[in-house]
Amino acid sequence: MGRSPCCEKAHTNKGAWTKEEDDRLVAYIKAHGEGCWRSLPKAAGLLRCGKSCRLRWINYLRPDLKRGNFTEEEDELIIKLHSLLGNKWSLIAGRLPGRTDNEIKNYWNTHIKRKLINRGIDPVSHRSMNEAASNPESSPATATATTPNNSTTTTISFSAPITIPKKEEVFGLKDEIFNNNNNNQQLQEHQPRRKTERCPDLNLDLKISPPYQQQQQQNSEMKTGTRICFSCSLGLEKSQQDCNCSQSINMVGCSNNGSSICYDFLGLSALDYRSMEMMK
DNA sequence: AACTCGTACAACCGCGCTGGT
DNA sequence: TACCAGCGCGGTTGTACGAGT
Repeated sequence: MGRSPCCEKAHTNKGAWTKEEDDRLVAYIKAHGEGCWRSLPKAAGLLRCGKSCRLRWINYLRPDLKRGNFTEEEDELIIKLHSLLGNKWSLIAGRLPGRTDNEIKNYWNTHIKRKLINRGIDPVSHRSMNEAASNPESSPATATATTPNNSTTTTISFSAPITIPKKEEVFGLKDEIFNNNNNNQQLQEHQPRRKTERCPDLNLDLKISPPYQQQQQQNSEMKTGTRICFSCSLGLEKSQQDCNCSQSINMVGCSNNGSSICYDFLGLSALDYRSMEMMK
């Protein structure tokens, strides 16, 4: 049995959106909020598939979109995140406020790929072209998350190949961090094993720090000892299993003694709403 | 002016995941 | 446990537009 179509294609418009359609969609979402995409077109009086409405809103009509050219900083951040996450455009977009996964994907394919090739870097493996060609099966990069005790910077080294972690592996790690006190060991076990340094000249070290304001907030929380764990921040503080506020963790994890970072693997403590949604 | 080609990006499609029943 | 609906993601396609000839 095949999958049922997401909408009745015979009665839906396709192709470019008109101004009137945009206006209807924006007006409806402003009045009723996002969600229920399947029923939205009918309710909003649009002859469009729900998926199409969602895409139009997310990629083009959302008021918080930045639009305009990518900055050099955004370029470099995309490159570094891509070397770590691969084609996980939604995750990458989660680190670039105002940018959408589609926008970043397009930008990658049209600009950054060429830019990397011009630099002699393979856009897939993020290593020098010669090396990538001679060792095609090797993985793109190695991520080593190190969090010095009194630092809020996560350092990720790309100097040797790794296996790109699946989303559930990355966030599964987060879950394990919350559920296990022995996090140094846990993290080390999850870190991809370093092979020999294959491209020492290619230094794509990524340092992800919380934005300035968040960093300041972190500092003040550290002083006052009021940090809450990821579970608590989601309103799950009643869950003994998930809440580790009472546990002291010395590397990556949650601690209320003010000496470490909450759920900060890969700098994800600064996740915005979109990222949080993707983690669910 | 007309045509071709390349580029950029909006939009579509199919699949996987998740939650509800 | 199986099934289904809905949503979200990533890959691909379609098309507008500008540059070059």
